[in-house]
Amino acid sequence: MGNDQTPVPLTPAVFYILFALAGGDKHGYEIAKQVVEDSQGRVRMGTGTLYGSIKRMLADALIEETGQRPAPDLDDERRRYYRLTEEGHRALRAELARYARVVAVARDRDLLASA
Amino acid sequence: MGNDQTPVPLTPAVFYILFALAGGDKHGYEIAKQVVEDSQGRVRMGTGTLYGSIKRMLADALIEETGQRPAPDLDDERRRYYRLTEEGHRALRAELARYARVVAVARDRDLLASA
DNA sequence: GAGCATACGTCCGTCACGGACGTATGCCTA
DNA sequence: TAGGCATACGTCCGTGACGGACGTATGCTC
Repeated sequence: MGNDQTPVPLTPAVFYILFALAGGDKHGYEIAKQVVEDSQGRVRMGTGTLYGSIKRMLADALIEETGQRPAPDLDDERRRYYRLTEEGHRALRAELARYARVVAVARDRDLLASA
Repeated sequence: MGNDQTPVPLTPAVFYILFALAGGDKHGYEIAKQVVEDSQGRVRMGTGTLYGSIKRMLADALIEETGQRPAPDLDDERRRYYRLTEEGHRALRAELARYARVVAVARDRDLLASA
């Protein structure tokens, strides 16, 4: 679909991963759980989507792996932690702006059921 | 990505087409122009995406072709007009609810720049 | 010891995307 | 009057996202 730099709209997978990480650094499996929560269970990412998206987002520099880990007694050495890059923040803000605009237009056109 | 009946999230193309048709019946080319407008020029659908999506949406009964056409002097016989089905309305409402929820959570987390 | 949650990942079939291309009409302008 | 652009439909096909199956491993609970 049309765009400029980081394509807009983002794919839902990329968007939800950025969204999850905006709330703090997380490892892969934790991101997946956060997405289920943020979407009220409506969105469940397959592992292929999750790890495939992470790989692409690392390549696109939307996220980066952190060296910081929790205290060893709370940690699990298998985990890999990620954080948003500045570019990732920018992409998320742009996408959220698109979402907000859609919702605003929908309100204008009386397409929204709830308050 | 995870789902129930009509997959949630919708693809952006399907979403924007539903959104455009919620404002009234339109023909293909008109939908494309509406999407550019609704997205403030940020989203431009290729013809493959547009007509491919329409075909899939007809098959999924999200939209249907209408027999009603404008007055002959305002019409163009090449056009094919579409309208939302009840199922299409439902899918659009569900997706808009998801959008609205994301925006609300984003506000809570102070991720939104604007007011 | 079976089963599930946690945690990483690959593999590969399916399908959406989107630009190139094709066809056609009508209008405007150089 | 030929060229170019907007309008309007569509197909074709390469690229790439998606997502479940599968694989590996640890630790807990029943």
